[in-house]
Amino acid sequence: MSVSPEAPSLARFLARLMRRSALTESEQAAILALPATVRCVAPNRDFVRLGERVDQACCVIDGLVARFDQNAEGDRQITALHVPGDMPDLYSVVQPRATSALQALSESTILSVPHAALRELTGDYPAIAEALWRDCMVDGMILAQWVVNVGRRDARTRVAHLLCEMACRLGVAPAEGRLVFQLPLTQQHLADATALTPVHVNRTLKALEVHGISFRHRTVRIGDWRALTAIGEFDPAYLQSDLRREDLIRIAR
Amino acid sequence: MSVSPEAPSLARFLARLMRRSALTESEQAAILALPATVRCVAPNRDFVRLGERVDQACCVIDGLVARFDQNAEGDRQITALHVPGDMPDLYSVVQPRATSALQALSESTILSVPHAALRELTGDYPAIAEALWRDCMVDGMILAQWVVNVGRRDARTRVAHLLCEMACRLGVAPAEGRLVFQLPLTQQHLADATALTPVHVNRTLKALEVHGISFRHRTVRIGDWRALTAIGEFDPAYLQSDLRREDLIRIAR
DNA sequence: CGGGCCGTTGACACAAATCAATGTCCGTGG
DNA sequence: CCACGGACATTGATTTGTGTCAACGGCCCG
Repeated sequence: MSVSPEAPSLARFLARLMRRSALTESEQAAILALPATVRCVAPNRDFVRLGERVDQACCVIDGLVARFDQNAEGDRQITALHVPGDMPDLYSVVQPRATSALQALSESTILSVPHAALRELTGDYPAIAEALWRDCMVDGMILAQWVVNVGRRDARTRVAHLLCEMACRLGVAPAEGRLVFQLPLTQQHLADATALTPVHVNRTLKALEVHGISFRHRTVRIGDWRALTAIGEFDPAYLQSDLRREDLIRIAR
Repeated sequence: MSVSPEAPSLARFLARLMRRSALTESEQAAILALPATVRCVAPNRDFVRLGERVDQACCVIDGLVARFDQNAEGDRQITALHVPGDMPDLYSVVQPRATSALQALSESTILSVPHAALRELTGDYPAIAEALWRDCMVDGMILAQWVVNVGRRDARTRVAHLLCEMACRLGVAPAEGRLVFQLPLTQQHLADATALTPVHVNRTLKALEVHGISFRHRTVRIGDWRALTAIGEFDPAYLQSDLRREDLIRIAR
């Protein structure tokens, strides 16, 4: 029931792009001018279904969106979480057949942008094509870390790492000290994301409380950010959120 | 010590692109004309190191290349395996800072292509930029399945799934029946890829032998392909290897 | 007031990790 | 030609982290 502070627009998506790509004024304007329709999506219902052919990409304005996969027994696995400003299925512009389902975890607002408009842009502006491609690759790097998290870390480290990642991606991570922020997901969702059972997530959260970390009523409270990053073995480099000047490249032409 | 049947060239990479993207004659020619230098890489030594800034992308010609990540304790996790025709670090064209190390698993031949040349191409030919972007997204879909594999499947299913995936990506998977193929990796590598211990991989392979599946001396022998896909819960859809005509898109211009 | 979702807790089961030893193959150098 | 070392594979005994099952509690909302 949170109120979006700004009118729904692609401004936050553009801001996300600009952190990693150098775009000219006219390129920025072209992105902001993209046609888009606002939509509210209810939690826990696929708004993009597996195998479906989509003809528009969505941008999260408010709330939290997850990409769901599952094994043959139907055990769910979240393969990506998307915060406001992300485009969870940007990849569909070049690969319109959905290979994962998309679901909001809390009541969310999304903006739908037709592929046709995006494709027109990428044809006209190579630098925009590159920026979108790069944006997809950042999601890819996050996904690779997700494999490490699920494959090579124990429950406590795994949950701590996820909390760190979400704090950073939501832009609320401090340099050190205290932190309180909203994370609109349930312990069940946390289990789906970390490949644990809800029961064990519960016990793990209990174990983290000793270290001044709590998660209740969708609110994360961290007494000491440094302590959390230590427990979670967290190094934000893979998020590519502060690229050095020399890494800010753009293609010729 | 395998002998590459063809002279090192980007032909196999182009073939891979063409399975999923429609490229004109001139676009195809432009890709084949890319400058490239051949290199032999020794197994088990990083040829791209973590955090390094790279200025060329590589293409696997012969052998097997893996992307390695690790947790804080140094436990290794393979986040991607790359077969001949793949470009393991194509993403570096838009994101030149390596976030994972690259290593050959057996003596391998790779082709290095300067970013500058690739970027010139993507600037000149939007359809090539799109094809490369799409290619990266296929790797992304494989990676998402990797999360499901590691997170939500037991050891036997996990190993079987990986064998299925590799058979398909190597292009040797039959519709049914017997299959024998080379897979130049060790049980240790298999463990790094499936997030198991080498000891448990060994026991798991033993358990699979009952089902007519063996892996010895880098040779996989499968008595009944259907049986393996059943054990591995394998559905090749995510590999995007046979896109329907209507999904073969290319951007305007 | 009742039902459902979410969170919590305990007892127990089990898959996989760990530890440790041994075996096999192969290339190398004496 | 044989001894040696190293990489890889195999096996058994034991431990442990996480899953499973089941019950209960709190809270919101209709």
